[in-house]
Amino acid sequence: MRIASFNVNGIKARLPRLLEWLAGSAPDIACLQELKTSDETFPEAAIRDAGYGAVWHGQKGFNGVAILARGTDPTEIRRGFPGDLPDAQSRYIEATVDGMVVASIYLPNGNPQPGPKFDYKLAWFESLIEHAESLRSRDTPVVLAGDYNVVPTDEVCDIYSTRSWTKDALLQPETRAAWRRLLDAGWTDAVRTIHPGVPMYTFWDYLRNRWPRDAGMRIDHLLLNSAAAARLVDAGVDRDVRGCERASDHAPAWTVLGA
DNA sequence: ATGCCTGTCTGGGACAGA
Repeated sequence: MRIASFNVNGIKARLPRLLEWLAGSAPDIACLQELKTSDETFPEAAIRDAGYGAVWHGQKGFNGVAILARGTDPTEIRRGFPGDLPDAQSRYIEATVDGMVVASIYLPNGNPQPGPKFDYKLAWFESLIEHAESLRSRDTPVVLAGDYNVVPTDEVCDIYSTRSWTKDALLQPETRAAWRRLLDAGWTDAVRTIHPGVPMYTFWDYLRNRWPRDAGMRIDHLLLNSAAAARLVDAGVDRDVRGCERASDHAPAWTVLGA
């Protein structure tokens, strides 16, 4: 069972690349972020023609998350967190696929920092941590996949260099403390567990030639509860996707869970 | 301090992204 997370940066502009990647990488489950389109304009037919059922939580122009499942329809559990206001940003959707719980997460960027956007990021993170705790102890696999907008450490395995990023919301101690609390509660970072100490970047800014320089950072993550971690077989990043024409600025991260 | 690039809203240029 291959489960992937891909920030597409606009599903309409990215549809050809998305379909190529689905055909080539053939994930059983694909969690998408930054759809940048409303519920009504999600390209459901093209996704279905590619062999995937889907649930999605869109928003006009910004944000937006989806869960795709090959050969089956995910069953939506919730969109947003319990207690969210009705106009909350579209950053969380959760579904069951073959008895497994899967969430697609688009955690707020939080820049500029400090400021209200950073406060919103930290508050959203708290809601995620609280909700994740209600899922963690299930005896069936749970996967929280998405763009967390967190660079976990300053190490080269997580970021090419911190020089241009020391004030960025993705590297702040408060951001990392929230990430650490989530993991310490009992979630396994699939990609880092399979590839300890190795650069596994998932994002390269469009600016400043950062892809050709491999000036990337690791911000897309797949977190596993103990039932899923017990089945962890493999994980990685589909880097080649970032090198395509009209690519997203993110590459898909993925994990494989055995039977 | 700003622009560097890209997508989305629009139908030019602002905003958001990270």
